[in-house]
Amino acid sequence: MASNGHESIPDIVIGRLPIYLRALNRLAEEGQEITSSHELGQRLGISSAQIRKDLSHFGGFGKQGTGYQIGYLQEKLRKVLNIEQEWEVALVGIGDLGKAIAHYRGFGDRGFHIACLFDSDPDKVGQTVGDFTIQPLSDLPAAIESKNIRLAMVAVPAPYAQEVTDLLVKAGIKGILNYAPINLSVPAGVQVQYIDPVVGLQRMTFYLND
Amino acid sequence: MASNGHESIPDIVIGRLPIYLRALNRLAEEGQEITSSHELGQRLGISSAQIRKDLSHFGGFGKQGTGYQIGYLQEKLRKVLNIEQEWEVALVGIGDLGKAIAHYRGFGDRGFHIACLFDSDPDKVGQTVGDFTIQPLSDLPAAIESKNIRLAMVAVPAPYAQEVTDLLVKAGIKGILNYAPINLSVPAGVQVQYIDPVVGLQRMTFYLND
DNA sequence: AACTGTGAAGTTTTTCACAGCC
DNA sequence: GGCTGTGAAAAACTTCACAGTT
Repeated sequence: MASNGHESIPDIVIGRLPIYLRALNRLAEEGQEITSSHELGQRLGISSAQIRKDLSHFGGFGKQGTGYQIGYLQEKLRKVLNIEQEWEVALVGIGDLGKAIAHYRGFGDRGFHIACLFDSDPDKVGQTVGDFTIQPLSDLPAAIESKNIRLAMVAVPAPYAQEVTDLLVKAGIKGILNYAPINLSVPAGVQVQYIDPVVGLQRMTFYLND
Repeated sequence: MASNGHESIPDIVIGRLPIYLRALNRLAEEGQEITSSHELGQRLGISSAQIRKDLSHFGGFGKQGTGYQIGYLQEKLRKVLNIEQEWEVALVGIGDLGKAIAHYRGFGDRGFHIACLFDSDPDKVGQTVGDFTIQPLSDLPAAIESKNIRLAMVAVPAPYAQEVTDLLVKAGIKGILNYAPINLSVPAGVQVQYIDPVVGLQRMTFYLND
């Protein structure tokens, strides 16, 4: 995907690490302290060999004969994924979806903090959602630069998503989580991830006969 | 993935079809009538050969020398994905997220219709959201059976997601779109797709140095 | 001239299977 | 006995490159 010293590690492996971490969080909550590639694989529907191979890219995190210390592995994966310190995230588009995102408590636990909110609607600007006040898009460049924010979520209607993206990129954003059902074009060095529930649904209906 | 007469088509191909369809919708909106694997690939960051190969699994949709008729290809992809007729979907969990999902207009255009809402909170039961009244979980089995619903979205807090899933599966649901940040276990023949924004963010931070 | 559809080649990803360790 | 880490083998996936069509 991007090129910054991680050349040799397949992106597909990186994509699985957050899944492993999520499962480990769960196991830890259940009070378990040790797990194995087999147990993890069983829970995730992934082969144990694949889990061992994936983890082996980053060093030996387990103990032969024993398995993996959950707390230790969580810590190591957080380090690999670069979420040891919390990341600040900008959110653009404070409609129903944006509000739900702003209220969602699941980000904080897992390395992310929504740091500022933007909307183009003058009626919304100045309103507060959670701890923050909605700012106009004209404040975006300055706010992102002054807080040194590198990640953003886009929750505007599809027709505006590309222009918002261009604005974010110009402001220095390096990663965009896009909720609009549209493919974004970004320059090299900027990453995009997509959240489109309909894609998930359509993928399932293929297998439903009738 | 599942086994029902589609044995030979790789799941990874199925996963790309909704992306192609989304891009075609966009092109159609822009008023374009014909496209090529090259143009589509350029927009999506996918090689033209891959697009042609993917589509070739289902027959020849294009014309040599010309490209693909957009309307025709949309129609064919909708047929392949089994979204020619609209699917009814149940939504469980009507918190902030569930409400945002219920209000989201992007489902209808693309083959899905939210047909009933459920929540376990007695204070929410009876409230209306959009066109529907929130029903208690005890109504779920009967409602799903009588309306012959096969798909559901789960938007409850993580600790309840597995039990809700079990209830849905028992009621005959065959595909679940899970918004809770937890891996669900389901019997063979039931599919699950995950929506977890944090996974997308964590995947990006890996590549951000610092 | 431009583009599709497709075998064949090339590359990546997954699984196997086992040595080494607890 | 049970488990990891890992080369080697197998499988899956992507790209190449071109014959065939408009």
